[in-house]
Amino acid sequence: MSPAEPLLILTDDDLLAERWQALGRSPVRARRVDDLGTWRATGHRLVLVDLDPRRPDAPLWQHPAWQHNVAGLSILAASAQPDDDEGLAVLNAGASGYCHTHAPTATLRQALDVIAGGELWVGRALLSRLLRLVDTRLPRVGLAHWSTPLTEREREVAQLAAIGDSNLTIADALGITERTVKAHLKAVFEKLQVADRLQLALRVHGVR
Amino acid sequence: MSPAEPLLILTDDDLLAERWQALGRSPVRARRVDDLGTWRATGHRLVLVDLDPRRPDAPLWQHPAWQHNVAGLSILAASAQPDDDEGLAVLNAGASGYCHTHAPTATLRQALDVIAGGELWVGRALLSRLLRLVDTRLPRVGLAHWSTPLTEREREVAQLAAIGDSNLTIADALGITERTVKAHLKAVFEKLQVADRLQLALRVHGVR
DNA sequence: ACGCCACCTGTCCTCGTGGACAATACAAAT
DNA sequence: ATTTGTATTGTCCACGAGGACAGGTGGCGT
Repeated sequence: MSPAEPLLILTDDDLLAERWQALGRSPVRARRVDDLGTWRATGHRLVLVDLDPRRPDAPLWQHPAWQHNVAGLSILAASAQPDDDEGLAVLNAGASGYCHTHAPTATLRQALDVIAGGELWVGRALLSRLLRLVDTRLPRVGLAHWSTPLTEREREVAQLAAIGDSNLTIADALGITERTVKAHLKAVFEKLQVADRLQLALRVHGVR
Repeated sequence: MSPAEPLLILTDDDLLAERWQALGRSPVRARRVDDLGTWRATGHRLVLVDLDPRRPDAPLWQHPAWQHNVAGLSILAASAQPDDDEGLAVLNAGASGYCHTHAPTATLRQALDVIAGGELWVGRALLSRLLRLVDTRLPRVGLAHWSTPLTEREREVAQLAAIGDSNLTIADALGITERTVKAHLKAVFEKLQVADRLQLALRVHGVR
């Protein structure tokens, strides 16, 4: 059940590195942040990184090597003393997940699975706090929603098309024919005054 | 790889119910929110619920049956038209996860695994927004820009492609051949790990 | 000099997209 | 009863996108 992706373990703690060996099929060990670039070049995109180096200078995520390589990587950051603010900082620095250094192996493996799939992983505590924080301040005004002129069915089709689903995928999802999807999309394009599904996606996601 | 927990599927959409059958070992189907109490009594604690009933009255999470049973359950809420605010609302109402109704089976299964383990599951889009909302006070250091791993030329091409320009249009704009545009885009797709220009557009414009 | 890399170009080929003609069934409104 | 709107499906066709091969240039560092 390990992630199919080759895993890069980044820590200068030998004990920790040994613990983490069990998480990947053939995990690779690195000691310094500078190694990120090297291993990315070899196709390693899944990284488990220890945020508590033995000789702490600056936060790891402010290191140039981090910032140069973070875009192409899925990084799960682990801290021995997880702290909400640290978590927010590292996630905002491009990490895909934040967890406890000594979290159960099963949990770590699951987190790696999740971020390998392009999602984000945040522990229950931090996530709860996030939810509470934003709960109080929701803009939520009745602005002209993109879907107002659309029918129910057209909305469904548009929603799926806007996240990149193909016509056939949408058809299967809704239990209709690809031809029907096209018909709905044609109507959507006209009503929203867009030329193709890319423009539709931008409109739906509020770009521009 | 299915969750060990017995899964309760709650939807009045027959097609959807059929699709979701594959998610659990021996999934049980329910149609109305009121059934939550009944099935909880039988030991079902893992629930996948469709937030879009055919006869929409009030939001599902405001139903008495929901509020009476939510405490003992791990609920993954799915919406056909995922909306950040809806997600926040349902999570604050006690759900453990929020996702797209027609998300890939693998994703749904993963989400169920996560919430079965007591964690919370939130999709990348919503989570990103949460992070952005609370980071207004954070230093906002060198953030991970989508263009970091790209070369200068690739950035230009990607930028134009992301707003919907055709390859030929991009070529004319940059004074190069359409073939060259394709070459740059191919490199961009690989580096950013996206399949096509629509996914590229979403990435560039900070969606998901 | 050699290798690496960014940049540029060429030709097939397959496939999804979207437009242009259609048509049918069913509901609610007039 | 007729009209209007929504949802559904059909075929044909032109075009762009993106992959799979291929190549050639110039700069820059060892």
